[in-house]
Amino acid sequence: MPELPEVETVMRTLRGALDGQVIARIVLNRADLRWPVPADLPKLARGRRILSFRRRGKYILMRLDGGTSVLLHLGMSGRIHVERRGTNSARKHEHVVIETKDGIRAGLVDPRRFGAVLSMRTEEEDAHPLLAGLGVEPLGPDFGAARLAGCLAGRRSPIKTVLLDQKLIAGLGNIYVCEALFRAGIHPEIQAHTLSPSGIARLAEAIPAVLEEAIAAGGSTLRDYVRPDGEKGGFQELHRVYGREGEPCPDCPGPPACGGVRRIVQSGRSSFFCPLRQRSAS
DNA sequence: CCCGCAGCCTGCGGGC
DNA sequence: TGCCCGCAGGCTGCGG
Repeated sequence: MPELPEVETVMRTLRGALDGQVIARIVLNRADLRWPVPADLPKLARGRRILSFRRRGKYILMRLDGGTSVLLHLGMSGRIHVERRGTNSARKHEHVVIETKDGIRAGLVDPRRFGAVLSMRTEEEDAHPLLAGLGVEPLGPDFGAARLAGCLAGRRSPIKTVLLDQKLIAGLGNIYVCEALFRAGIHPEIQAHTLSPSGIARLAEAIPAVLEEAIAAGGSTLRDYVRPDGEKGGFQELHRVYGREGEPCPDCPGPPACGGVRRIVQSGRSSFFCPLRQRSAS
């Protein structure tokens, strides 16, 4: 479910609500997520102050005093609810809850249990197996046409699947890849290594642009995702192709010259595109 | 190394 | 109304 903009929205909310607070306790209702939640996490975290939050790709890292970091991943169906203790009702699939001494409560709800909660030494964050292999941050200073060109060089797979590879670019998922390719006018099935320099340049602009717009809108809400304050994101209204099979392409005037947005399946996942606007790598 | 696919889970919406 | 099927925003591990 959550891609970079949704994870960024969640991270910012956690930061605003929890930064600087002291953990009263962590409740482990269910430990069998994507990987087992460390059994000693409640003990490690109890009484610790939360020092900072950051995002890396689709992962959230929470640093505690005493040198422990907690890694959160929302998988496909994960949400985090932040609220004052006592105002919450019982929730199904709430596997992990963090409570602070100031009475804030953050609960991880994840029906499909593809998400993760792990702990590590803070100084070993970047060496953690889940983070060590991640590619460039698409909103970071290192990302640009040159870097993107390096990611695509020699790749014979479709551009769509290459952009989903977290080892190359960290944080893109199905929605934002579709939206970025639309904005750049690039067909999702084109082999990555055949993109022209101008196509790469347009894509290198479209990727951060669509991510920034989505973050500004609070992310996309389709089925599972809600912001930690319970509000829906707003970016789904601004999707131009994702989930819009058959609808008129927003860039093709009049009775749709393109025949409407098309859906195809690539590597088992839906791709949405406008066959007229996204014709080549030009 | 590169690539595609099955599998991990649960829930929801559509078609019959 | 109820059942079955396909589908879902991620990621790993396997095979070719």
